[in-house]
Amino acid sequence: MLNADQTTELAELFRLLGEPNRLGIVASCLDGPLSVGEITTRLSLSQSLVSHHLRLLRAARLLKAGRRGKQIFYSIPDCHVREMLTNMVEHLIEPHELDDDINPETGVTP
Amino acid sequence: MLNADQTTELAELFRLLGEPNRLGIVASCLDGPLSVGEITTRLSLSQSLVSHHLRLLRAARLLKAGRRGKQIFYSIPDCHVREMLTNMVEHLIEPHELDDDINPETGVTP
DNA sequence: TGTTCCTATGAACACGTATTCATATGTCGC
DNA sequence: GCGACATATGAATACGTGTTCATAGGAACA
Repeated sequence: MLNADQTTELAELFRLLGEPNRLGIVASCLDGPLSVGEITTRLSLSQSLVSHHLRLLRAARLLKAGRRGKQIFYSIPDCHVREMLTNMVEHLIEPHELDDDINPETGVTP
Repeated sequence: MLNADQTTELAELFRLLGEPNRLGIVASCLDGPLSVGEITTRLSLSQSLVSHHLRLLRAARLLKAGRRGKQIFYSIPDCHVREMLTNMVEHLIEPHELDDDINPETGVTP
């Protein structure tokens, strides 16, 4: 199905998106390129924190950076990432199916 | 785009999949229901570790449990999760686009 | 050049969590 | 019932990492 390396690689992507602030940063960039300042104010985070997160997202190619004047704009690098994210968002928004509950005692469906 | 709660909820899913062993467990269940023992041997993990991870995955509805005889089988609960994962896997396997490198000095594309 | 604006970086801390060990719970066959 | 098998659980630990504070780098403009 998926070898160990691929699993680790994919998990690394998930891990980066698994932090709410970081996911928020990436999600906000889905609309279009955003400067660090804009991200900072939109998400009400400290500039330093945003910058640290951007560094990781950049390194993982989940975001790309480009300077325009004094500011630096971050955006989704390619359609792969964009589709991945929009897919996930759609799946989140779609209503969940209702299936058997799990017995909290045994951890097993009766 | 995505409000704070939705972001947190989605991030929680990503976080769970962001651990290689946990992702491996879920991925191995894509083929079909697997008992705890099978997962343990396939991934060469300790039984305790697998069980701990299964607990989290169960709680997050990323996996569902069902007993058959002495053993307990885990499987993908619905098509949402399955599609999500297969999408991600496909995106990972597809060849990556080649775009501008980032200047390691400035962290900016030249 | 000096100043201001915008972003990046490094150190330090606090906190969560993945893993292990030991033990408990539960199920089937005798 | 008792044994063996399969899974779950709890405590303890070691490690990573998200956040903050302070500071540095770089670009535009007087």
